[in-house]
Amino acid sequence: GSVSDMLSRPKPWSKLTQKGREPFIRMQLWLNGELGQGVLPVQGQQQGPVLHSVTSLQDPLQQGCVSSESTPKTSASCSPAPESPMSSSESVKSLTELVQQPCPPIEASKDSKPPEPSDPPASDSQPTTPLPLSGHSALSIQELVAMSPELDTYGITKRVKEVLTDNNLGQRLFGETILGLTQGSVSDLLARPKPWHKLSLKGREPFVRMQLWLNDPNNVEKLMDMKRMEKKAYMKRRHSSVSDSQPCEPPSVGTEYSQGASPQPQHQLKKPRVVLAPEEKEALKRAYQQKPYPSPKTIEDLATQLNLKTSTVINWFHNYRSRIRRELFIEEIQAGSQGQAGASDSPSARSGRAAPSSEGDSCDGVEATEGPGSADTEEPKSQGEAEREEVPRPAEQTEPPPSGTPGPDDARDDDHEGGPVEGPGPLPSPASATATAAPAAPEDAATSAAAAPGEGPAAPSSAPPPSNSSSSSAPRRPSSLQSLFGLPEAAGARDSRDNPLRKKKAANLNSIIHRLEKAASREEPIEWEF
DNA sequence: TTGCAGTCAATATC
DNA sequence: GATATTGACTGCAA
Repeated sequence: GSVSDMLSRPKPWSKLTQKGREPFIRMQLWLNGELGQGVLPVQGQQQGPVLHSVTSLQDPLQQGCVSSESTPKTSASCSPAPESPMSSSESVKSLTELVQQPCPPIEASKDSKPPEPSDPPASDSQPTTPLPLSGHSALSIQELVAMSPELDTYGITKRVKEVLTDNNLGQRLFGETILGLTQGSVSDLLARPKPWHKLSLKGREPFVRMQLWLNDPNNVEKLMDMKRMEKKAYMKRRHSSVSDSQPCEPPSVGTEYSQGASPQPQHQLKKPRVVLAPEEKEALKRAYQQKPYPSPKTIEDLATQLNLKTSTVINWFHNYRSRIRRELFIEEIQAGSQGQAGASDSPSARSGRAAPSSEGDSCDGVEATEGPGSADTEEPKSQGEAEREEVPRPAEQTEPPPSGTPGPDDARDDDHEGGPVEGPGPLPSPASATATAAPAAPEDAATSAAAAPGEGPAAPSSAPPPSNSSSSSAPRRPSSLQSLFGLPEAAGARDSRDNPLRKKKAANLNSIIHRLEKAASREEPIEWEF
């Protein structure tokens, strides 16, 4: 009834009490999904008030929001460790209290969460909101995430790492207890945090939890307690298991925790993990350089040649693209923090900005880093693309519209790219392409690439980012391109990364490459405006 | 259907 | 034993 009333007869904001505003804020958040800046802004001038109103709702959160919204930059401030309490953190702080319980979750977790060896409710399975927040509500955490100001993900992870190492706390414990994630995920998050605005709501959750945890004065103690309890539980199980052939099966049952134990039984059902051989990876990387988005046929060919399942090849490409993208994020962040240190405290912010460009390139970014990166910018453009201003510039002219950014499409190989098959490097192709508009592109470069593996070292140079990137610069044409665009040679590349100019160049280069490839494959005459 | 984000979980490394 | 890497999976969006 209330909803109906509200929907049909909403009162103007100014007429609403704080409490009365709450539902609207919630609706707005719900509508925005990302809410963040979107929402509040809507209210425009009232922004302030609005937030406040919210604040009133749940002080904790609100505060956070307020600060955030009102002071977006705060996020920056929040930057990690640095100084004192971060504004954002502050905001969150309040929340923290709110969530604090959650933290205690540690304790709570016992009952409800996995942390406990003992067992956890099957509910855990729910990926969604793991432990902590159970109490107050998942809502809280989600709201928090939604309303959270931009957080400095890089800084947060940095601090978390420090705290964990300083106190000799493991990632597993921290992840399962505080974040509701597995060790591997935690490791990944801590090592390669994505910039805040590149994260989805869900992806932000762990960072908000980390921030809350950092703000909790008793965070370490709680975790320590948890650690002790775990140890005890482990000992108990151990003892009992000794006497009992079937150790923890029963007890551990529900919890993933039981991992150790339970696995056995299910093992048989599991298929063995595929481990790609170095040569296979090399081949895939080469193929990737040629075509970050291989066509089904190419994938098929690759799979056949490498004797892998097509799904494995597909997964490999997906994973590689996404991981390379992340690599770029961090590099950007790091570069930013160093080079442009002054810029802003919040790396994330910076990165965010920069990211686009980099990220954009779904292509081997890494490479990009080193080499001209084929990548940047073009990228699949998926979401953030739009924002990338950087890219455009130079390219822009060249590239009609971002639309031109057919991003992925271009990159895709549907057709063969004109890339010189034999030419190892991806870049090469472009180069050659330029030279010859219509390079003979036999069949799928990728395919050829795959075959290449064998070729030893030589080929590698072309290889992307991964390892030999540095070496690559040597023999390859890429170098020519690099010089062409003023890109530093491999070695120096890293440093240069900080330079925004470099990003632009890379972006431009990417777009050019794309177009070249496209042109090569289609033979479409194009007027190149470099 | 395809690509991506976020994760898990098996392995590899340290 | 802890942490890092990485193939695979799930869910979502375009």
